[in-house]
Amino acid sequence: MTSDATQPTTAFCQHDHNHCIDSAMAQARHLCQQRGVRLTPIRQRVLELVWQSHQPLGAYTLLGLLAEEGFNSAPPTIYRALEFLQHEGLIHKLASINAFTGCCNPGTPHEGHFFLCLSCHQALEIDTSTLQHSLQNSAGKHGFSIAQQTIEITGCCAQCQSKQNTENHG
Amino acid sequence: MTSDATQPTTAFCQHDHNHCIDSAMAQARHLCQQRGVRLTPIRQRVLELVWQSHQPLGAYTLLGLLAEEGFNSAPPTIYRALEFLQHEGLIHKLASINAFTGCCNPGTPHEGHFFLCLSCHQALEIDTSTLQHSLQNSAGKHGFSIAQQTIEITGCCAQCQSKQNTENHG
DNA sequence: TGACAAGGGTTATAACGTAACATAACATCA
DNA sequence: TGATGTTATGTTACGTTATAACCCTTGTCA
Ligand SMILES: [Zn+2]
Ligand SMILES: [Zn+2]
Ligand SMILES: [Zn+2]
Ligand SMILES: [Zn+2]
Repeated sequence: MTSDATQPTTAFCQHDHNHCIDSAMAQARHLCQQRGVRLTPIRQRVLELVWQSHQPLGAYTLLGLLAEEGFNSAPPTIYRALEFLQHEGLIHKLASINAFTGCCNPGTPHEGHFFLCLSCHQALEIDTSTLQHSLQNSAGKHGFSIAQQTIEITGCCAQCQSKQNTENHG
Repeated sequence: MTSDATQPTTAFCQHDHNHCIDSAMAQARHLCQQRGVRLTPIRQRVLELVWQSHQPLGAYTLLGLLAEEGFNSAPPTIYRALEFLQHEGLIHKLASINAFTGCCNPGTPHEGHFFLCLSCHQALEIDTSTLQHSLQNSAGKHGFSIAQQTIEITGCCAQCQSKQNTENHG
């Protein structure tokens, strides 16, 4: 048997992405039911589309995908769905690239902080708990009260680096 | 005499902002001359307009101000100037609010990291050197090679907090 | 003085996002 | 059931942010 349990389920790693999708959709259904909010067909489909890979997608890209499937394709449709999903903590917006990506841990409310690979365009949601201390420290020095954090680090992921090395030296 | 030397010259503090402007323009002229690039009238005026306060301004706001002064007012005018100023490290773009602000230390190339006050809309460029260790640590764990960092922390500055307290309790 | 590059003018369009109002679907209760 | 209020969606129009493409002027220099 394959040891699925040991596979990472994140960006920048080979993994069973269907597991990401299934897990995300199951959590979404569960959370929405628990909160008494409606994961309508449009909202559910948008969430699935966002989760189609770990590459964040723009609102109009998503809108185009919706349109292909016969859904309404006016801008408010997608922005309303995205607003709902963001509000429920099921997706994050990446301000630096105007795109949206699924949240890996929607159960606990939090802001998304990311590594973004410029080569494969995937986003990895990272844990910034060790940053938070120095950030709060800096805020304290200035008497600044933190509300929201946009932390988006671009660069090149390990996979893409090794690919590039292979190309150059092989 | 007043002790100007002890005054902070940053956002979120009362200070002689003319000093900010004069210093920024002097540095800009110096750096451009040193590098053999041209701080043309449009570019210079855009930089002055960006520096008119510590509140970041949008491209079209700046374009409107240019237009009022008889400059050309088509979008490429402002985007070209902003691109030049960014490239020379004289301004930073704030991705989370699509706005531009002057760089406080253009001599040493760096990325801008900011506290943004939601109340007075000023931006304070902060030192994130203490963050960098944990960020590089996190990147190292994932084999991620960092290229560029978008770090924009919104909240409420000390001045605005004390104003709000005065309003509520006074 | 002709090649060339940099800067800027002009027009058009792409990309991203929202306001405002009408209608449909759903829930609730007399 | 039917009235009523709420939530979700449809629809049109517009606002905001950013870039592509083309051309002309100006300065530089062999
Ligand atoms: Zn996955
Ligand atoms: Zn990659
Ligand atoms: Zn100042
Ligand atoms: Zn403030």
